[in-house]
Amino acid sequence: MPELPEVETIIRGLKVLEGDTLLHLDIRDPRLREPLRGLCPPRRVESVRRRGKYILLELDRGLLIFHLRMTGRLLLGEEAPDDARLVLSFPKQVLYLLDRRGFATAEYASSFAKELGPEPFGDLSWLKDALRRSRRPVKLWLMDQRNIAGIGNIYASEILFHARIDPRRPANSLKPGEVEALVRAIPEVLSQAIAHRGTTFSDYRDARGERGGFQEFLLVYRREGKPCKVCGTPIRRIRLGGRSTFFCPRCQR
DNA sequence: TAACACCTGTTC
DNA sequence: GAACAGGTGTTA
Repeated sequence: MPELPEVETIIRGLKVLEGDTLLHLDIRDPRLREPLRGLCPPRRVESVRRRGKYILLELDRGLLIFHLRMTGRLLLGEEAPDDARLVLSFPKQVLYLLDRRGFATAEYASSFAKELGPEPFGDLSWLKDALRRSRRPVKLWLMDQRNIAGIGNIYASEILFHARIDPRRPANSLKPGEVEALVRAIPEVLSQAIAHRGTTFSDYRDARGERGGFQEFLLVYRREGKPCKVCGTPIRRIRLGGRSTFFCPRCQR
């Protein structure tokens, strides 16, 4: 479910846990037992951070790493519901994991060691060389977390619309001006989405259970057949790497 | 690089 | 019944 803007919104809500002490662990989904082995409360939460689409709780010893995949939710509340897969108890609240599909992961590790590309903010001038090394369609390149971290199916389509680039174009075919447009579009689209607290279609909620608002501002994603908000041409949907991909055939070349 | 697997729920 | 869903890890 969540891409970078949703995960960022969640971790901002979870920062209230910094300095709090994890008192008890209730692992209700047996698949989470093995990856959480070795986590023995009490443990103090030193910081709550994000890396790509991962949520990190740095403890006084070790690291709790969550990935919500498609339908996971990480929520703060007074009491966990019966269908929670994992419940972390703190002195005055509980943090619990819900996931109707059950793809979400939680693990305890001594350090964060995933193969992730750089964060999509700051100086992105490295994109030029990186894109040159791949012939894959640029949309699939953007969604590959080893290239750049945090971009998923919604924002890949949105970013390419903003940059006016056809999602099927090979990454190494982009001209300098197009790479520049991409360098501008990536942080712009993601920052706007964070400002609106992410995109909610059905499952996504922040740490307090609130929906995001960026779905109102999407220009192509899930707008198949509707007029492009720039030129009026019907938005097209195609499949790329098995995923629905939306674009304006006139604005994006 | 593509298909499939992991799962359940919703929509056509 | 079939297709689809914010993701990613494994396999052919």
